[in-house]
Amino acid sequence: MPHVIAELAAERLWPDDPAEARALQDRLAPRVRVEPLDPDGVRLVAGLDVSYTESAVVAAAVVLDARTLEVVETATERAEPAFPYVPGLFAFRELPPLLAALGRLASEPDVYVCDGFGLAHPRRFGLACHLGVLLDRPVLGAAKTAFVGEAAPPAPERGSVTELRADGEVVGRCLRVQDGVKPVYVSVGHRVDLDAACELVLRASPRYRICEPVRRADRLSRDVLGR
DNA sequence: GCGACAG
DNA sequence: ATCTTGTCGC
Repeated sequence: MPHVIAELAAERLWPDDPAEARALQDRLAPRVRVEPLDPDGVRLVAGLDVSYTESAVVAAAVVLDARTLEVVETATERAEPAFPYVPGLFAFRELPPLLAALGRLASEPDVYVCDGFGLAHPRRFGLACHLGVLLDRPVLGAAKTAFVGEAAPPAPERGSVTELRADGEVVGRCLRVQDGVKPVYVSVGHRVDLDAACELVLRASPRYRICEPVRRADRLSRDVLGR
């Protein structure tokens, strides 16, 4: 058993099956904290992503200077898939390799950006929340498609937003980061609020739909996977 | 019961 | 996520 999973299991933070996984999410969800975070105080932003094959998974963490968006440091982890992909249980597939990669970073990012959701989740505990609670660090989620809830399309200008609502509550925002380009979905993971999360994603997306930290992590994980 | 369903 | 060619556009 991989070290990261053994450590989580020792803390009763690793499920044996989907039913246990859902129960664990319900147990950890109350630990999520939504709080203000000053975007101007963020110096280092880490982008996270994972690429797959049938038999291998590669996680990548890329730390960028939040102001210049230059790469400061990178780390990767190659592993065997430890959990199947089940919508809503995404974190159990990506968390182990991500935690291992993050453990190799020398720097301490001020905020982490996940390719997925935080509170915009059936049990309000997506990957960004899960990672945030385990690290007790600011984490936010930026996804390419919606998973739960509905959002009206934002105005065509960069910076426009609409609320992403599910079960009558605001669980995130649909954010247009480029003029006339399909929007992305931002949600809080931990120790950040929606305003800061959207501002950080906007600042980290000077050119493309996918913010630079995640784009870099996506490319790196793909390269290491070897294709 | 049926369809939808982050990556 | 991944499987996949050409093609339109800056």
